[in-house]
Amino acid sequence: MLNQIQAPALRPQTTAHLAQTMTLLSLTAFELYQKIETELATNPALELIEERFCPSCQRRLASSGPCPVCSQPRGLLNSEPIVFVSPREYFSNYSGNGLDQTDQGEDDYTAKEDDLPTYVLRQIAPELEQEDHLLAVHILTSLNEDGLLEVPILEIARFLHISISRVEDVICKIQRADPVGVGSQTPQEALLVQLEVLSESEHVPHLAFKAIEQGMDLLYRHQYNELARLLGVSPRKAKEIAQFIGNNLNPYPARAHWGDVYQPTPSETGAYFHPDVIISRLNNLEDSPLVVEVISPLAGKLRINPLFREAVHEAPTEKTEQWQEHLERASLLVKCLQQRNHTIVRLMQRIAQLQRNFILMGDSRLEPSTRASLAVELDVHESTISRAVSNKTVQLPNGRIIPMAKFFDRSLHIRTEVLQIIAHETRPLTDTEIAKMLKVKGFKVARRTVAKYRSIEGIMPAHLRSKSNGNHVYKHPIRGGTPPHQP
DNA sequence: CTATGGCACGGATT
DNA sequence: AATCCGTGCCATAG
Repeated sequence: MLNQIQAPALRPQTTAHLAQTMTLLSLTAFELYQKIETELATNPALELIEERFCPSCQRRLASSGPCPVCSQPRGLLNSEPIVFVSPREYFSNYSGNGLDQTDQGEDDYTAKEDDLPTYVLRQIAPELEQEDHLLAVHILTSLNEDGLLEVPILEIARFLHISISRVEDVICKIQRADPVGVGSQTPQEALLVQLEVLSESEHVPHLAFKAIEQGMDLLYRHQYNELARLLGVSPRKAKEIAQFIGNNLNPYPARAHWGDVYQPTPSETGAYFHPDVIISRLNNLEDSPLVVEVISPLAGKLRINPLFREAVHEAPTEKTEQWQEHLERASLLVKCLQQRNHTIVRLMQRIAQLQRNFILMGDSRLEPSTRASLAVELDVHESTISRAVSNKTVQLPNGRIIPMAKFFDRSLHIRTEVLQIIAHETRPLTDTEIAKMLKVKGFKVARRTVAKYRSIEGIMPAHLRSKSNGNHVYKHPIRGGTPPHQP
């Protein structure tokens, strides 16, 4: 009942196709972007063609015909989600999330024509000695896409035959320029710089420094209890500090989504601040359908260059084989790309149906479901679902970006229920009592498990909670990632 | 004695 | 096959 809109799943034809599809499926939109970029650069058979905008809503249109959003076409009869794939210019410039909401002007660096190096250089040029300009340029162009400096300072100094301290001086100036923290060598350093700069203008929790210096890994993993121990404060306080850091600092200075609570895992360098899928509402009506968009990182449509296809026939004999290969490679990529998007669309479409309440009304409404169950519904292998879900993020209609894996969090709704209960309690309830209350509400959970949930949410045990303040729990509009649940 | 956290085991999930 | 998660049992703190 869910596929009337979409064509049936395309099946991979060859093993190469299969392998390629699987790799692409597990890639983030951003990783995909990188892959396609290199592919475009090396394979003349591939071509990127321009696309047009919808004049009224500014969406990019994937094909000719009316805009699927504005001029509501078929498929809206029964409030089923409709689906279309729309490429957006996500990664083509540093301002990143070029989306409707959030970007309130100032912190998205306005001059989009400028790349990051130019932008920063412009700011610091006045305070630089003439002879340091070259050095600054060298540093700025060595930054990775997150705005971090991966090249050791020593190496730069050697390369330019200058002293380390001079390099450090310039880096220090760079770090204080607009995206504050750029040019740091690690996310940690970036955070420290940001915190320091921030502390000049407003009050910051003094323990934040220590938390960053010594508890980075704990921060990343949301292990507030451990963090609390390290800092010698209550888990609640620790969580507050972590929240402060998450809300005000950005470990990857060049990324757009400033102040998203969601912390990326440190190992990944992918763009966690960009969603891979966007779910939005068609309009503000109560029963408005959910629209699922798979982010295609390119601002156009990828296809095989027809001229190249023609040219192959007339290729010089020594080249024909190579050209032929290019052609095949290109068409494989395009096919697999379609396949990838198709799979994700089908997956998200189903999720959108299933989790409509969750998407619109928040954590407590999450329907527990597993990747495995979706796999049978969609008639694909479970590993396919796993690949499609892993490392990916979804932007909800309210603008929040959550990891896709959150849709499969088995205990989220119960945890939020626990939060609720504790928020409304008149006296500190013991775990056993909470467990009972949950049972009444239909959640059968062992007492021990309630304790676990508490610890995950960073809530103190009953005897350490005082009834007066209901502030143990503040409602996160949507909690950031589902952190690894560890005590 | 009660409420909790730690450890560890088994079943489910990935 | 590797991991994650809920739970039971036990030690400990209050």
